[in-house]
Amino acid sequence: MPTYSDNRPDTSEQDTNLPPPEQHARQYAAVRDAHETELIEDYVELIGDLLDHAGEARATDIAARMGVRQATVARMIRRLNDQGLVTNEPYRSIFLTERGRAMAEESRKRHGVVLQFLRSLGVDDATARIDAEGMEHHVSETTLGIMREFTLKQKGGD
Amino acid sequence: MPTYSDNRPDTSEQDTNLPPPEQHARQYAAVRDAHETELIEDYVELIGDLLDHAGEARATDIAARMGVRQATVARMIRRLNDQGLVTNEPYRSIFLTERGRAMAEESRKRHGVVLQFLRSLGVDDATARIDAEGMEHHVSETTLGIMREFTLKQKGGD
DNA sequence: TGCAAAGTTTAGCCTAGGCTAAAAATGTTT
DNA sequence: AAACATTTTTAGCCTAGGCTAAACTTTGCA
Repeated sequence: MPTYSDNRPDTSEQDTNLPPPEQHARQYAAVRDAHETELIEDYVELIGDLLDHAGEARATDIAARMGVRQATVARMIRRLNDQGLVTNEPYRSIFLTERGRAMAEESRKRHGVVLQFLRSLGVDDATARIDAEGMEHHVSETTLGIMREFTLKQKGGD
Repeated sequence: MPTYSDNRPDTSEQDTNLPPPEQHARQYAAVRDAHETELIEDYVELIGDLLDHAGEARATDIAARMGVRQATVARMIRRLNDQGLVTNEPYRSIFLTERGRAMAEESRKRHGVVLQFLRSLGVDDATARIDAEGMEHHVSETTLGIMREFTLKQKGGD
């Protein structure tokens, strides 16, 4: 457990200092870690959404929604299969394993929290959707909880 | 036997939760675009910070702070040079071009806004730093403006 | 029923961004 | 000044994630 220097929001101007090198490195490492899992999560989340809303997840639809070619999707599906996140048989549509379903649900929730938070901050819908898509994978549990709470308060206070 | 096309989605109202495919694709494309530039921006921002705080930006220090090997840094520096963002001579330390300086300043500001915003939301410093590092590149100008305003209000209201 | 269209997969290319190992240049110490 | 240490660069390997082209399977329609 790292020792957190301070828990108060620091709104002073003392922000011109760099963190110590090791902490700095850990920050970037965290970002790289997020990047490794984020495409996987996006695919799994999208497959879950397609299964829920369309009843099936087809490579064509995934490709159209991800904005990539089918060949790219095909290889990613193989990877998801290798990782035990989806099941698929050649030329048939794709299903989530139990683990895949869990990941999809997790992603869906996280995505929802960030999106709602941005909206409740006053960000317009189209912008909120784009930003949420990118931010989603870089928001810690801690921050996610604070966002959730904030959104609820806003909703109640309106 | 489940066939391919029995369960065609009823597009009339079922996909109200999903954006239309083209918009969906644009969201992911925006994330991919951000990923392309974000490492570049991180390096440039870090080099700027090192120049400001240490007077020079050396590959060793960049490597230590990025948490990668020097070989990785060396190749990235060549790329930054190719893109006209830094100047460097063999075995000498690195400097920003005018364009590089502008990008560093831009990144520094953006980073600061996100970090301060998270702190003013009540996120602890260590977490805020990590999250800000990841979120920074996925926050639109629109949202950035709203974050800036929010932080100011919080500061005043305290 | 058979054939064309649509969907899926495979093969192979490219770039980015990690890595290690080793060579080359610079800096330091005795 | 020579030897050693540090820093920087280069070469080459690996994986991820885009792409195109082409082969193959399934579906739908005349």
